[in-house]
Amino acid sequence: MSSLKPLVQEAAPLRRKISASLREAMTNGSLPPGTRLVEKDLCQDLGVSRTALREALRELEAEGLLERGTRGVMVAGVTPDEARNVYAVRAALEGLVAEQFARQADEQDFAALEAVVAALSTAYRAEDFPAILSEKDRFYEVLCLGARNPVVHDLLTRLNSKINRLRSLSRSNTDRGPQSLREIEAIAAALRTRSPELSRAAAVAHVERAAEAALKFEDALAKPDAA
Amino acid sequence: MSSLKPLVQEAAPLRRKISASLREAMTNGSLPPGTRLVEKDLCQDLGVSRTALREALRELEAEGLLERGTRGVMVAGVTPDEARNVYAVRAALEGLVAEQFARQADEQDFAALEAVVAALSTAYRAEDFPAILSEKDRFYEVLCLGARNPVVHDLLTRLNSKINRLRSLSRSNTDRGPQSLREIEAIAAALRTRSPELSRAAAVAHVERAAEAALKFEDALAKPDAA
DNA sequence: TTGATATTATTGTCAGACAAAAGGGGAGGC
DNA sequence: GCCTCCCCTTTTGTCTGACAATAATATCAA
Repeated sequence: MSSLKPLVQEAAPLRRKISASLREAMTNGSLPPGTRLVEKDLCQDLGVSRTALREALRELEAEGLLERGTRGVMVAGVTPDEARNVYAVRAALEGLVAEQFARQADEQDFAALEAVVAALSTAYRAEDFPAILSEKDRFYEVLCLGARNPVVHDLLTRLNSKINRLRSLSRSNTDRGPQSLREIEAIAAALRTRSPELSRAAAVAHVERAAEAALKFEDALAKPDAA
Repeated sequence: MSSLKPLVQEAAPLRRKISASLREAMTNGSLPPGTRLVEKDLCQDLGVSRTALREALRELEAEGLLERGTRGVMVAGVTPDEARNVYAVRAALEGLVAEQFARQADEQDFAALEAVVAALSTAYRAEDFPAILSEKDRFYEVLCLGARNPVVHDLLTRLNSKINRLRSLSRSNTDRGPQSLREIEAIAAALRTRSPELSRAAAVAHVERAAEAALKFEDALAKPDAA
């Protein structure tokens, strides 16, 4: 009886769908940073009551995706400084889970790792950006699973949602796809050696390169007056 | 005109007071892990409407302090594994900000550091546990401020709120007050040398010792059947 | 005791209401 | 013309009451 599927029931409360919808709109750019969210308008657009909408807003606010203005909430932006810090934190956290994975993962975890790296490889080659992002998230999920560290997974998810827009923008505007894929394969290779030090180094290196690309891109975005 | 006080206005929305009250109840033990939160009861106890209460619940839920049961929410507990991971993450994050502080702090930041270390020293000597906890939080705030890294401050606050109960329990039941104070002074001393490596090491060491104490204590809590 | 069924309790959502505060805009003063 | 003050509108924060859906519980039958 150990091979029964978890049987996930999809009883998503309405507010969860609302927050998911808003999150999506924020990352895909239809709700750019600084946009004021007016409850009545959103209610009409989404066809829901203010009660449910406001609960969704509280969730997003607690996640840091919205910030309070003088009146109500607005879409939170990411300053270059903030982005830099987010990447620094990601480096620290991903280094940690890589280390833990190297120490604690079993064969099943490694199998999952192979699978997701393969999927990523396919997505990269197809230049399917949405797929790349979601497979990347899956990659971190597998990593944290093998590291037996759901705490980090939670934090990474939160951090990534903050810089998701930046991620997708920089990904489609820079050309480091193959580079990125190679780095990820390097992480997987390091993990297979079971060396905590090598694994950590590979993970940190990957984040640092990604940070470099994304920040260069954002700097260009932040000061278009320099043109 | 640079020395005007910020004049923090206390326009706390009701839901914020509610979530603060519940948080407090959770850390001080009057709402132990596993407790089911029944909306109607809470409304009566707090004297607020369900609307406001539910928004507060969504905030706490997003913070990870509450988890969904089959029906409604319950107070989230912290398993020993989870606690271990939280401490591992704290070590990584506090090491990072210590490094950043050593690199980027100015005289003002160092002055604030001295001040909070002095306050901590007083609190420790007086064995004033609530004061210790709040000064400790302040210590991290100063650290992150000097490190120019509000992102980490946010994450640390979140993590700490999860293990706050554990922190206060283990603090009043173990006897590592003087030890802890010495470690903190060691961090401050390392920061003064401006050496990123020394600072990181001191910060990491402190978290690791705290983890050791807290986890030993929690293990004892988790299996009282072994007696 | 077990199994099926009725009852109750509780959540998720809605609609409508209101005070309070923020914002905007125009009238009047300079 | 520009600034200030006041009024009006908009928007939020909160409350009340309602309802369907469903989980928990009690009730009854076999």
